[in-house]
Amino acid sequence: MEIAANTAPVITIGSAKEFADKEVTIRGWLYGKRSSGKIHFLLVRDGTGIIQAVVVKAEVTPEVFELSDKLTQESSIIVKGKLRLDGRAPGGVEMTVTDLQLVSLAQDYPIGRKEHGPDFLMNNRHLWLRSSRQHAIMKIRSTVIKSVRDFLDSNGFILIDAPILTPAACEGTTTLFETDYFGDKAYLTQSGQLYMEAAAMAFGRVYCFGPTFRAEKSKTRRHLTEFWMVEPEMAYCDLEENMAIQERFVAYIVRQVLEKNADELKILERDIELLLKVEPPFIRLSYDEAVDIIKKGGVEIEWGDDFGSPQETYLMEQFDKPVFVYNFPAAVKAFYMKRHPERPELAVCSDLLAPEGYGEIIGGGQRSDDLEYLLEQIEVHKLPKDAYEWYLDLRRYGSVPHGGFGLGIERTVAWICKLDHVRETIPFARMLTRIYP
RNA sequence: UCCGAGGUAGCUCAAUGGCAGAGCCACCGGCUGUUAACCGGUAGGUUAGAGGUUCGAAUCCUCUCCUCGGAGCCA
Repeated sequence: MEIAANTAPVITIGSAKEFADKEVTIRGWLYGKRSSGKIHFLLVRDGTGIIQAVVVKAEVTPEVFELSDKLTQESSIIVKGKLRLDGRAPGGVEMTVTDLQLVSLAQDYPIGRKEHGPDFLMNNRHLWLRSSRQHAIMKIRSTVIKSVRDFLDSNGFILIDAPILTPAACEGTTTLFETDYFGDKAYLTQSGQLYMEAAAMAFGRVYCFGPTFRAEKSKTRRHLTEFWMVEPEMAYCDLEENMAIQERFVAYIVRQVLEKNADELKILERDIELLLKVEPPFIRLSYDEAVDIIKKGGVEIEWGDDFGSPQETYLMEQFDKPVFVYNFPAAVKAFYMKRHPERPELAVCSDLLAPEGYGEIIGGGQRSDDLEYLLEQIEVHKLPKDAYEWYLDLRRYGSVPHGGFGLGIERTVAWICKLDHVRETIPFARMLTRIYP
């Protein structure tokens, strides 16, 4: 590199304030440019932030000034200059350029600094990720994932990865992506839960974290065909304890984002008032109570129905913090759910609904620990018993009450960031009509 | 799969049966403090595709394709 680092240390823009009044080198890309004739204002980004670098004609060589005039958006550059604290600069610090080196001149950059439609931006997702709004979202996603791991790791959970290629449906309800497995059929996982039950019997408290695949033809702002889910599972655990862990878990995640990503929430113009209310205890409603509330609100529902979108939306409008709805009718839940001992028409389970219209972010509950009941359910649901023998073994060899839950990362991030679509919460979204880039 | 909205310049949009336009981007010129800078100029079009109605179609009709939103299903 022509600009020698030893004459001015290479720094990141994120740490620029610490180098006020010092000459430094910044390696990055041109985010934007303005000119006023004999002064050029270069907005330089390096992944850690954006800084304005000022090129004054009278203070640099003619070559440097001409080069700065010709720079195109997203050209990669190395700038050297003196940092100054300046109230006029958005980040509070600004650079007066002394030297400038072009690394690569960008061709016409497709993403301008004006409005674009979602289709265009998603087609250019690989470039869209460079924008500051997407940076904010990805940083928050990163915090959410770290918080998930930190919380579980420090609460006695062991990370046990579940397989992604699976021989059969976990739940038998949703559509799976099929793939060829040396002449046999295999499917991309739609949940690691059954494997986590095996792991919980081995380790007590476990979780898996990874991508999940659903081949459903859902076309809504809440659906992806590939999304990330964390699935904790706990041996010797009842629904009360399960929900208690969930609310501490979600509260911890939100608190971490509020602490670590204040700048990012500001970029997203997120009103944090409602996030500050995400502290235990959350609201707890039985399915019976929830149906009463929905009925009183004049929204159509019959006892026994699963919640559709209008029902869920109405229910959440009544509260400004997350809500557990527990003990749903067993008929609308998966075959492995434990039945309520006094009311066998109910499953011992819960969903956690996020406020502000974001809906279900967690689904969970007690798994049946009774061998006879599971054999019966496998028959009723017409599932291939052979494929579940290993799962049934868990009830043959030291069965215990156990439960767990699954939290969807993208829906959680969408809620915390208050985005109107989950497609912005994952770097490269896979959706019904999109697998590029 | 069903319901609704839409497809016009690279991007965001206007033109509703009568000359296809604007802003941004690009390019050229001007400007020593700009904040999505501003000012002047240049370039840019098979109006998604096919067919039809009409003197005349971006505009009306039919079909196809694509996108967006919603439903169902779910995290």
